[in-house]
Amino acid sequence: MTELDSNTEKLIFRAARKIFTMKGYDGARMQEIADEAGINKALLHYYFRSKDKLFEGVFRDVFRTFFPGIKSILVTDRPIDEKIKLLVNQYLDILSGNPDVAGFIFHELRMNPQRLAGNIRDIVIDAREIRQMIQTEVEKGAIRPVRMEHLIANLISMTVFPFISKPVLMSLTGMDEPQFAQFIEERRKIIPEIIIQSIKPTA
Amino acid sequence: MTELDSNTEKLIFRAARKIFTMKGYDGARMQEIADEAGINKALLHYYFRSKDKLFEGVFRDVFRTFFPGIKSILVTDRPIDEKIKLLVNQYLDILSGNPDVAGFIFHELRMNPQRLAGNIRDIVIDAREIRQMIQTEVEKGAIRPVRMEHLIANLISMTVFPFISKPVLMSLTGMDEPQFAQFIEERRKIIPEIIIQSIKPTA
DNA sequence: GATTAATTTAACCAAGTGGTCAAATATAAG
DNA sequence: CTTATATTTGACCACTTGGTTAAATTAATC
Repeated sequence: MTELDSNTEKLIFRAARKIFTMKGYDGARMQEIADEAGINKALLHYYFRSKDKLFEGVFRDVFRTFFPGIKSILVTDRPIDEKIKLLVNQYLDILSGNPDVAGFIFHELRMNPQRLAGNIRDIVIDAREIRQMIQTEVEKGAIRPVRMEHLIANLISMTVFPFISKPVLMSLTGMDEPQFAQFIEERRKIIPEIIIQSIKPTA
Repeated sequence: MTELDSNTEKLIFRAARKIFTMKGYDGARMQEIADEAGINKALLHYYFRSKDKLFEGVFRDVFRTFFPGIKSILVTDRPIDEKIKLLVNQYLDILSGNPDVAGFIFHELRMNPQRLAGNIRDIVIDAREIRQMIQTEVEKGAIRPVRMEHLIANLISMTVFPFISKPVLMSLTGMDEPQFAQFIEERRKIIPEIIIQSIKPTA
């Protein structure tokens, strides 16, 4: 009753996810979702009681898509360089396949920051764990002392933001769609290089 | 008739800017803008004909706020390190004073990418100019050969994205509001360091 | 001060919105 | 096959939305 459910329900949900991520909560219309799913509008309310309920489910789903198993990567005992590469590549994979989710997530979170509270539990990596990991690496002499906040901010920024600013970036640089894809591929190398360089022990 | 205009017009415009940047086009209500301005709803339509027209004006205004005199910085003959520092600091100033504009701009641009065409003229830095500048610096041996796209992406990402992801970042790291402000202040040093390091000639 | 024009308002409207409901159809159980 | 149950639909509703209009008020002009 919660996992697979009826075919129709999945159909509706997928349509809702598409419309909501494209247009946002305020811009999405129940009628449009129904049309996209090829069913009657009343059926939306039969399966999901209200626009809010439907959106809540979609947001949860997209949120999980966007924050993948970060913990499982960070928690391994691979060298930190490798962790960074894995993280960047995993994010670029997700975002390449779902170019709208980043803009969607951050917009809806800005409209409604308290939504974070209900969803953060699922994926949150305890900040203390990361601080601990950095501390250990510093003591090993593997990296220089850095504030976790900046390390995270830099890594996520360089990885995610190009998707959010895609139209501006393309227009500004004159890239077309395939060139943008190529550009993202290049970033798989570039971002880890820069991040790793930025935390290398001072020579 | 276009610059100063009546007091009421400015009052309305400021209210509209506030509501639109907070809630986005779809989430904003003409009634709410009228309330914010302390005037009748019909008066909105007296000064600005429609929601679209009003929004267009606001968007233009915010857009100019967001893309400041990039060109005037890049075009000087100061050393590139200094240009980068100036650019980062200018952006952080703007964003600290207008924390909502980044999220607003990129959301509306994603909803309506063709809006870019009408506004880019005002501020666009010709990509060729930047490429030329990089080329010159490379020939001087001041920097290593880098793709302009990545340099721009990295710089803008690290500067702007923290504001867009502010709620997530705060929740994830446990920062409060003053700590976030402090965090941004630190980035004035950190971002230029990383960017400059990333373009330094290979030793 | 009278008259004309600009500004502001209350009341109103048509279209669109999320949501409901009773009837119709398909599916499952006996 | 019949009955009960789950699914799907068309018609409908109350409310909100952007927008209009005619009247009222204020400001400008003579």
